[in-house]
Amino acid sequence: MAVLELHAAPGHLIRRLQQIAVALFMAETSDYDLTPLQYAALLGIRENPGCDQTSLANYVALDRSTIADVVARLESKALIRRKPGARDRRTKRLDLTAAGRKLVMAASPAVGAVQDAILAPLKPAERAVFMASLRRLVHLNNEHSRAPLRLNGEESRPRKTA
Amino acid sequence: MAVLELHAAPGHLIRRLQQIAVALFMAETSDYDLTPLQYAALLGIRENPGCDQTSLANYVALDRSTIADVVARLESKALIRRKPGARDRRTKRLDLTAAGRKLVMAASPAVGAVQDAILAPLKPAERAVFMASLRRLVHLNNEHSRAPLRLNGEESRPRKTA
DNA sequence: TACTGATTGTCAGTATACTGTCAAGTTGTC
DNA sequence: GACAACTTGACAGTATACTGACAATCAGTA
Repeated sequence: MAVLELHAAPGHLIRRLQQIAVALFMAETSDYDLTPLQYAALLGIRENPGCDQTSLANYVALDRSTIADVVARLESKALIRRKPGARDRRTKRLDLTAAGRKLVMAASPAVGAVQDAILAPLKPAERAVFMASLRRLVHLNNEHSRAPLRLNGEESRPRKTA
Repeated sequence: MAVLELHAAPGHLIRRLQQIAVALFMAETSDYDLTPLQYAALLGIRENPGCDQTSLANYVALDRSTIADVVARLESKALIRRKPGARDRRTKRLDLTAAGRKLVMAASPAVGAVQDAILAPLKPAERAVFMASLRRLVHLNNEHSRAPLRLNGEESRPRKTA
């Protein structure tokens, strides 16, 4: 012994649940040709119109490289627009197109159904407890991720203004 | 409204937790040059010496393509050996090398520490409840994954022996 | 034994998700 | 204004994770 039982390990079970959640998403939303991340990015842009890629990365909790890929796909599908920022010419400002806005609304019920489907095996009371623990684990472990959630003005590290 | 709040969505939080779990694993086990999946595959081979790739894929709950990649990396690191099956010449039988066995044992404490670290933000009682729900979600949603867990003799579909 | 159907591992293709590095641009300090 | 420190988006590289297709092989039946 002395070695971990794979099928009881938190890390393994979390990977499996993520795998299942993605499969449910893809099955339920097949009409819209969207991935979970693409939908999340659309939501992020919808909530923060005109934001730059780094802000979006922080909002959906991804690194800049990955968001660049996602954003490129969304742009090639004409769901978002990307234009260079006027104040800061390093940035690209992101906005939904009409098609993007329409797709977010259209896919919304299916995406909602996925969220319910994931938790369906639990009784309602268990669901609430599970979600509370899940939120707690994510929030309190936030900084351990290489792409932690950062909202609005939050700085990654205090700016070296000594 | 009518649209999902991203930061409260089960699917989003599960992705975040998986992201965090991987980051913790990589940080804690950096001495061993292993990924979570590579470690899982080593454990699977350790538990099922001489198994073929499809059995291993079922054991760790991955599709055959992904396991092929993982196994190729493990072989190139000389942690496992792959030899054509005698009875069934389509298969490749998998075994740990001495180095592989040694590495599993050596990394074991660190991997165990990761499992604890993931759940650290919860109180012990909450941990047990969370793990019970997690197991339940994974087991009852198993078939929704494209790579469901299958143990030993379990058939994907009843064999067409009509 | 020939045939049909299923399975095995591989391959190409797509989409995350990370690391590290880089040029271009911005900001704070002197 | 010059300079250093930093940020932004891009790129190359690696590792999951999936789909669908394929040749080789195997198993059951006629």
